[in-house]
Amino acid sequence: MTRAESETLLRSLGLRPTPQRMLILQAILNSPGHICAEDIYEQVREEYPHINISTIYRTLELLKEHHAISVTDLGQGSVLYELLKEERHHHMVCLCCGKILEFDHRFLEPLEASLEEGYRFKAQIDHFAIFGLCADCQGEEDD
Amino acid sequence: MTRAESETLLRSLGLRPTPQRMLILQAILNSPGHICAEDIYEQVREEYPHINISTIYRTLELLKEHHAISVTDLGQGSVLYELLKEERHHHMVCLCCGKILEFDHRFLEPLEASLEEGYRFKAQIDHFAIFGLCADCQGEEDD
DNA sequence: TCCAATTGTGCAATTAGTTGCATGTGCATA
DNA sequence: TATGCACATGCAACTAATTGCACAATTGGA
Repeated sequence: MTRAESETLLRSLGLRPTPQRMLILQAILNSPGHICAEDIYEQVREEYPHINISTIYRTLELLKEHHAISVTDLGQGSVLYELLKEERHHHMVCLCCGKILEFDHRFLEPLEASLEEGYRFKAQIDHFAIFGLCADCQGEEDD
Repeated sequence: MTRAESETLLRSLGLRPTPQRMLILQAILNSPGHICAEDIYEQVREEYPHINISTIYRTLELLKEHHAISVTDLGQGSVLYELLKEERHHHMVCLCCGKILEFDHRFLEPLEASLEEGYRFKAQIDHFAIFGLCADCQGEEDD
């Protein structure tokens, strides 16, 4: 993600494109898949050493509220962030071997539809992490 | 939940029924609905003042691993715990007014089935919190 | 009943994340 | 281009939760 692209994205969300925010966005995009706050912090600091970790967290919170990023706790001690694309996906985490699999958002559409029909509740599911046992581990005893 | 019942529950999970653990379990059950770690701590301390907060967290972690309790982050700053019953339920949290609604576990069964069919992944969904907009708030603009 | 092995606890230090407040910056308006 | 206001940031203090380690309690087996 270029500087110009991150500026455009921020403006489209109604957020001020400050240097800190642009660097944070770029760190998220330049990482393959998920990235944690501490890693964003390290990356941004290389170009902007004065940045404070609370700015990272506040920016991530803002981006989350605007559904620009997904926020996921895969049970690894710190939370992971990812840019939300058109093609949303979610994760299955194996409790036994730790493997992480992806599934497409359309698996959740029936659930969204039934909650809307049953309760008139409009779910905003940016990202789910579902824990369980993968195919390989279902025979195993160490759960 | 009586002392004897909590002892039985702990033994059935293969856990030692220590006084601390029995009091923690009783605090969870005696609370209507969800309870947070700090409130469990306060309650247990009345009968067992020497207890340490880390014992609370370690016991909760154990009970979670044994699927005896559910662990939920409703976005209130601290995580909530609840005894798992046969009739599992989940929550919808309105991002606009904060209202919390319940839905029955059977809404999730099609999802579990499709993940199993599609990926041979056996989901263990003890508790979900789904965020979105309730019926009353869907017209509002303050998201 | 006693004892060793195992498991659990308290304590203190640590980590991830949050908040209040004073200061600094970006942007619309003139 | 200047100016004021709203918004953003850094800093320091704080909270919720976790961890390593030494000591304590519980259990099964002699």
